[in-house]
Amino acid sequence: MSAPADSIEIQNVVASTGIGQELDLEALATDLPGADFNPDNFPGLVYRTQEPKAAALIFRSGKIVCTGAKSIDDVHEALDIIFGKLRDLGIPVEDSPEVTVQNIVSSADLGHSLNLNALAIGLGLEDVEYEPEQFPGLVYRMDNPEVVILLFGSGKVVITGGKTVDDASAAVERIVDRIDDLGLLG
Amino acid sequence: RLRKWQERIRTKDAGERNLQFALSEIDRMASAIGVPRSVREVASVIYRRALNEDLIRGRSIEGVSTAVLYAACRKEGIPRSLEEIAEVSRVERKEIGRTYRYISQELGLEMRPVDPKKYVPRFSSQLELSEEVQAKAKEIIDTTAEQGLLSGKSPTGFAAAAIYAASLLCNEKKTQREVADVAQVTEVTIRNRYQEQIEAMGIPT
DNA sequence: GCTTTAAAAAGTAATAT
DNA sequence: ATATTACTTTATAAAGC
Repeated sequence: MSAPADSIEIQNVVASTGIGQELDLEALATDLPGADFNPDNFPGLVYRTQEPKAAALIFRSGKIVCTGAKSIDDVHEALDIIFGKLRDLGIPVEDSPEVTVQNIVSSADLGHSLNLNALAIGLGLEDVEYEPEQFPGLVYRMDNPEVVILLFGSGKVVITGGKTVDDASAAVERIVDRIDDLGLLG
Repeated sequence: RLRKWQERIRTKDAGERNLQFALSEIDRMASAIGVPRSVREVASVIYRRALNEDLIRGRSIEGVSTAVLYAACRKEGIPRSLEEIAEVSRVERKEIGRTYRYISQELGLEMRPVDPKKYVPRFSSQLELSEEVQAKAKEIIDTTAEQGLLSGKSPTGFAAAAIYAASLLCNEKKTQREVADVAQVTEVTIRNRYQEQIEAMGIPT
């Protein structure tokens, strides 16, 4: 039996870290090939890694945000590449700065089509935002785990706001149970 | 003590001016889209609640007025699309939608999704279509919605496709362009929804 | 609030062929 | 008439306006 939880795929991991060191982003922008820095638009310098594919926002304070990675391991790999580049430029970076996962975006397939109109009523209008004129997904804010789930008519879902891989699994199991209890699992 | 009092008066005055301007804006837009007095009354009640709960801070009065009018139309069962509302507002569609969702969530308006059938009479009369076509369009909407075809789809596009299909079935054909214009959707959207609806109704093409 | 970055879902829209 | 591209929504950190 393929449980919906087994269909979960991590799509994006956002994490933050910092090298306890101030940076000269102007200098970094010229010394780091491929770096994008437009201080008029945004205070962070953008640097992309190819393998694993990810994008890092590097700030003057030395704090770094890594986005786009497909797993927590990829976050660490991408950041290690960046730490290496900085060391190559003579910037002191400690061996393994603390990395905090801030958000994990996952997708999954419940395996049944969904009647979103019925679901909006069933899940409770107060916890649901369903405005198909503006967006085709039903937005459901779950309390435990504290995540936001986007439900689509196809039965595909997106889970975001969680900080651990288990949050997504727990959320999928809970939403499937709730929909099933409502008798709305197509 | 005196300062607190003055501040209270200042806040009250600001609130009154805020409310007065908002109500006149709601009135102006309500007239422009031609909705009954009951909608303006519902809108003013929602606006006062938003003001009391301090939801206006950081948002334009115009934006909140428009969003509240949009909500009031829906609550009264005579919905206007965001596109139609945006036409008489100086706030853009995206901002109206955002503000509406915010106000709706914060005030717990518990709005039900818009029923596409609500658009049938107005769109049909603009197209000068008969009662027979309207009844057929509503039938198509009910039948296909029950089969789950409505999930995630825009109510205006769904209604437009049903009206187009019904006009064909009742020999009062309107072109996709004509229907698209009154519903303010594209011909592509009508085409896509129409195909699904016809198939679900079991009507051979 | 906004600015930027990434990714999925599915609908709609604008533009190209 | 169809194909492509782009935008809508969710969350999240970062520094500054």
